[in-house]
Amino acid sequence: MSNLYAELKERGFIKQITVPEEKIENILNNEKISVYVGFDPTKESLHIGNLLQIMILSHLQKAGHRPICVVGGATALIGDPSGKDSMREMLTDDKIQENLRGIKKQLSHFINFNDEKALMLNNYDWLGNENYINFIRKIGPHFTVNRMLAAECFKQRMEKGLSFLEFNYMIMQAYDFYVLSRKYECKMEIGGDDQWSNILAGMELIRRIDAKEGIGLTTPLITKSDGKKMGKSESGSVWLKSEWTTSYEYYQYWRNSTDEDVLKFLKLYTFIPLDEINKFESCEGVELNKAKELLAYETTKLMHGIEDADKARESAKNIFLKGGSEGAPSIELEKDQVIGQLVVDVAVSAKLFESKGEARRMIKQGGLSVNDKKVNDINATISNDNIAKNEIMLKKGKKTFLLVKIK
RNA sequence: GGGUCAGUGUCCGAGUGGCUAAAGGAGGCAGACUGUAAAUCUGUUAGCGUAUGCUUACGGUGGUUCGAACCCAUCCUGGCCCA
Repeated sequence: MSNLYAELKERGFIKQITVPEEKIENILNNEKISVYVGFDPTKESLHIGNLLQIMILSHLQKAGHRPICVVGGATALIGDPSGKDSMREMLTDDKIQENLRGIKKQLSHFINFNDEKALMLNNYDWLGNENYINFIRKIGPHFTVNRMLAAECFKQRMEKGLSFLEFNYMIMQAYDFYVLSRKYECKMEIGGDDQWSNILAGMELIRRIDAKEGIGLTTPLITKSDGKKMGKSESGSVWLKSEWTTSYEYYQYWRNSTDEDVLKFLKLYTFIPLDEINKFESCEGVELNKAKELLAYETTKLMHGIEDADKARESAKNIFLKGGSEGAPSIELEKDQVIGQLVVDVAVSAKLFESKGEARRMIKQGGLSVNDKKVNDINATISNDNIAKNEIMLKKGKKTFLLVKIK
């Protein structure tokens, strides 16, 4: 077997580990273990921020290890306070169940759940019916509040206030690891670096109760070179769910990565061999656009499949290079919603803007075009002359295109 | 439970009876420059409207006042101190 650990490390997946490198290297390269990652079912879709964990699991699975995806149905009822500065909304049970299904579907794009090659579990199954007294008697003695409070992840909240409810999150997550260790021989927990304290807590519990050693590994918290969090775009989060973020948008998100990020992202978010990625090392400036296209294409392919990736790439070429309309995001409007109407109104009904004020502002600043002609007048209307083939191309700024099809 | 301080626009944060749709910063968006990049500079950033106009908005609700984000009452949420 090749050196999996070295590969993961070189790709940039590893931030901290709880055991010496040689040891984890040895285990990953020579044993087959079960590895767990927790996902929050707060929404019915995961987003790009979760992708890193998904990718590392996928790498591990390919190397013969068994991923255990735990969706925190129970812990979501509490809310992880790590790194947050306020308590979050609590969810209803039904909503969480619904989210679980969506999440599994998305994970299946990257992880093979057939024949128990990977497991999908809901921690509600073991935490949901746990009796408080039993739980606290079993787990409580193994934690001291002093130590917990010293944990980095609570620091911020020590200033702003941390409810007892949230304080329990760490214990519950630790318990998860413990349960998985017992029931499924799960040996390792992976999480973002903000999960470090929680992972340590789990290991400690396993050691104290079962005298076994768990392993913890954290992935770096990926920020874009501009310091922004991953997965945020102008229109909000970039979701894995295609209804929320279309494959075209998904492609564009990656395509618009900055120069500094491309190689890093190629390593983390695609399976392209390292030596191939490294060929781009010498690229500068415009040349990097090739790498960006590759990144966009590969990531889209992984998530949405080859067909959608092809389409997204074609659309992008067509729109950005040829100024065509084929494949652009589109919306249908009734004829009388368009013809003779103010450009402002049409743009709003097409949902290109949220308000007329915004649309007007954009026109005033010269940021809106109809069929590639800049609109200069706030009072401009759409006439028959504007319409070719029953469609109009609206362009906001340089990168947002919307094709209005007339019914 | 007692004392005390606080809750402002996407976020942080000023304002403490009319000049406040609310300083400043961050973030967002756009324009110029470019490579669907970054940096920089400029503009813009509640809704409706051609409008110096109207509506909604400073935790909730009531009140005082010609007039309240700002004063009073009460409730909710949170910090700190005391128990």
